[in-house]
Amino acid sequence: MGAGRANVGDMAKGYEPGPIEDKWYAKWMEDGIFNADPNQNKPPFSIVIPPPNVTGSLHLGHALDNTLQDILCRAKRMQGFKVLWMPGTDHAGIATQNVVERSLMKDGISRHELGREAFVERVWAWKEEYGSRIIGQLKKLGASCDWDRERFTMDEGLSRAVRKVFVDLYNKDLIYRGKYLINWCPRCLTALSDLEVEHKELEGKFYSVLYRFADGGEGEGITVMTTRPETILGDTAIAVHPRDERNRHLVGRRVSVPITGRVIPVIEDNMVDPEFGTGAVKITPAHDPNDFLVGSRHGLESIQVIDAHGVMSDEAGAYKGLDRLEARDAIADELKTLGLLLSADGRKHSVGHCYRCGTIIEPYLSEQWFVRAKPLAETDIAAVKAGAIRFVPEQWTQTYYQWMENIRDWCISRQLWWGHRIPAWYCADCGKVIVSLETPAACKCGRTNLRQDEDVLDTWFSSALWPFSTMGWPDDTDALRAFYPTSVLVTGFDIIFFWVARMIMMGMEFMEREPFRDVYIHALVRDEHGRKMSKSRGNVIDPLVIIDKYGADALRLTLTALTLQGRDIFMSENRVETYRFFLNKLWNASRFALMNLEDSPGDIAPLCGEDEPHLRLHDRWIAVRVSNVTSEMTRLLDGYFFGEAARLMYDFVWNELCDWYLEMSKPALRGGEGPARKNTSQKVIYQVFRDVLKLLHPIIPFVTEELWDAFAFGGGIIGRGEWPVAKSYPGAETVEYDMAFLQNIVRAIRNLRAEVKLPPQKTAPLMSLRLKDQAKTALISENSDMIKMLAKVDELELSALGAPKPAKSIATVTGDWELFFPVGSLMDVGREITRFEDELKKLDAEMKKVAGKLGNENFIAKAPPEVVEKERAALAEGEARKRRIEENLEGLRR
RNA sequence: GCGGGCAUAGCUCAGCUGGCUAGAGCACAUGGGUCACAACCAUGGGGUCCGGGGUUCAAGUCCCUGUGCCCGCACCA
Repeated sequence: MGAGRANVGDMAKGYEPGPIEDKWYAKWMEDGIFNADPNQNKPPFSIVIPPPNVTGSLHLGHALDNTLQDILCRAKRMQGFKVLWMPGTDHAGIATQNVVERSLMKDGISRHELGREAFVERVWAWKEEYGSRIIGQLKKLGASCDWDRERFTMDEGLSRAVRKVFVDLYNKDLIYRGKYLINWCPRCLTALSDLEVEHKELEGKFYSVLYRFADGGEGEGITVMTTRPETILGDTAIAVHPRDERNRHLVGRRVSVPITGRVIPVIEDNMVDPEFGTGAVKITPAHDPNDFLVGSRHGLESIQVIDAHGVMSDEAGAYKGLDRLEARDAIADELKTLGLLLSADGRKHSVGHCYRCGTIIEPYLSEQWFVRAKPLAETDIAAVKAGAIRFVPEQWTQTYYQWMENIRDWCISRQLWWGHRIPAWYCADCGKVIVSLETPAACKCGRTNLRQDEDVLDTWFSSALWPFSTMGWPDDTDALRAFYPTSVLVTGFDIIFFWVARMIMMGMEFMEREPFRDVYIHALVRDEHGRKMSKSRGNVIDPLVIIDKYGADALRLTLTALTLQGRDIFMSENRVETYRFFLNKLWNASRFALMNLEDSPGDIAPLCGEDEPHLRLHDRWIAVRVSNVTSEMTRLLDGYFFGEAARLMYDFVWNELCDWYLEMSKPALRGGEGPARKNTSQKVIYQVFRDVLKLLHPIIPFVTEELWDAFAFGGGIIGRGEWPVAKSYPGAETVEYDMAFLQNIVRAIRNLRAEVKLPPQKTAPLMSLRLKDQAKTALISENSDMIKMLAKVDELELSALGAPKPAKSIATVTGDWELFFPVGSLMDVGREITRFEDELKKLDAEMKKVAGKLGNENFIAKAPPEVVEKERAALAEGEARKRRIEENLEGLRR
């Protein structure tokens, strides 16, 4: 490794990633190149990883997310930044608790049998054993995190940060506790925040139910509509809108609740939509969020008829013990027999489900802790408006504002055992609540009968602190000083609210600075048909399988190339193959280069210099191109244009470096142009590969490291190398223009060859090229050996435009040159005549367009002069071309 | 209801602040065992840029409108 030039023979089998990737990752770790040093005298660049769940296994979303972060970090390291990529994992409250519970269930043990302490111990044991699996998988992907700094949301330091934040917010009255109707998962037996509820459209029934008057007054009763008849048992009022002409007269009357017979009042409340249904609504404060508000406004009683398990409670009378959904049908049946069920029509409505286990959530009345979000959100909106934080792509800013502006209080308590326990204690004697950093010894009332709150905090509470808690906050650390605020956060849009918004919230509150300057939101990885990947669909592509089969570089390159701002990624194994071919191409091109480099040939500087006598057009050209690609690549990475960056390199390496430059270098490398040319050519190739490998390294680190080593470029690891510098070569534009001219001639010859179906290995005896421009004649004649080789021609005859053309020949004509291929009896002349006639027709149409444009006064007056000039030239050129085609036709007809 | 996105070749998509003959990859067709590479090379066919209006000298690009698809949030008695 690193000692000298590789044995080229070993490379002949093509690129095989497996052993190479493992070897280099180990070397990188050994050399500590990922380690961040806050005290280095360099500009900082930092990223915190979106901490994967400890229960997690690497999926394509992670692979994408971390590939992009890795690209940025590796590029920035080479660009001279001190880089911190902070890694770690999230304890993932519900998810982890569920996983461990399930594994206990296999042995027939429930967590309640174990008890809280023993259960939490089990979870820690599970975490120690399996929790680092995803870290190993990130390493396989090539992630260049500073692993020495790996953190866990429940490790000691982070737990301290969590406590401090909770206590401070409580003291500022930004955290409060209260009895509210919250989202409850009857399976997980915990409260959920609004975000943790997933709404799905379900087919339900819309029941019309008659509530008979119970006050002896006129009429039969009031009809109300409901999708949840089981909640009828908990009704404590009927409400109508105060200005509803249709129902106003009902206010103040009394009706009896079906089945229970409870007599309830008719009240008025603005919440009712008078247009909807009958305009009368049954009010169940204990089981519906809107009804809860109505209930508290009117001081209505709350009757809980459904318990925490989703089972009908004591209050449900005969229905006690029935599951809520079973009770729904049973109660509908009873209403029917009572003659109170007027109708039951099908109706689609959206129903909330637990985002973890999919159980239908239940609005449930209980005592919970909340973060008062509104006052915090104001600062956070201002931070984005002021430009301190920038979303990329920009459209996500809207999404962020919309949520922040309509934010509701965040329910942060969870009835789980795995997580950060809420630092609140209750005095059994005086009932006082004590919120404190340390476990209090006694209550203010002097007694010591204290009990800590049983609940833990929402997982997202601790992840909200991640950008500063991982760097040692609340202590004042070198890392915080050097690396906070972080440079960019890279994540998917699905956690903008869960995580991004809340990090901003906590960062602004506790660091008084934004946690990151840019938020790069990438797309979702879908299957090749654009469907979400899911286990149940069976369309999940496992990145680890892909890595095994094609290598991490192939996966990284594929994901990167498919990453376009604002577009989802449609992924298939087939696409990975395409990009794997590129790695092989790069491998073979390098192999070719190495075969032709004896020793380190040294540098030519500048590479495009005028004073280097042995540089030819294509040498200068590739130097110019490398330079332009360098500045383009730098710009694209800085702007998070990952897909464009990957494709820029792909196209450059394949279509320019391999297809043209290396081909054109062959005569020199084989010694046909003498020792000086050979040496010059070697030097150019050496330098070109050195820069190209560096530019590719952030995207495909493994193969470039291996090739770097094979070339023996020196300076150790490629990642330690400096990012190439774009140079401005004098005359660069001319070089590119000349090269394009030359390429066009070669392509034209190849086309003519194909036209007469000349087999590729056969050389064409003669091509006649007429050039308009003297300078071009010199250019072509200097490079005619090159052209002859690339296009397989024996003789290339040069003359000025207008020279007599050869008989029985086919031609390609442009304004600058005409190319003739005397074909004699090689081809079907009649067919060729038709081709020219077609071309003439096309040309006519085009010229009409241009002529029309030039005939337009407005165009002449208002368009920029260079555009008008261009059009004039095009017209002149077209006319010349037309004449030549006509002549050509004549020539063939003769 | 509020907000956002997308519509370009058979498929997946580029086309940036309007200005070259609208491009690429895959697929397809033809030819090729040429000494880096068949995981390759060369060449070719294929487009009413979703419909309709407008702005402009000029629209795939900007504006309006219609249609179709997708996503998020809220509501859903």
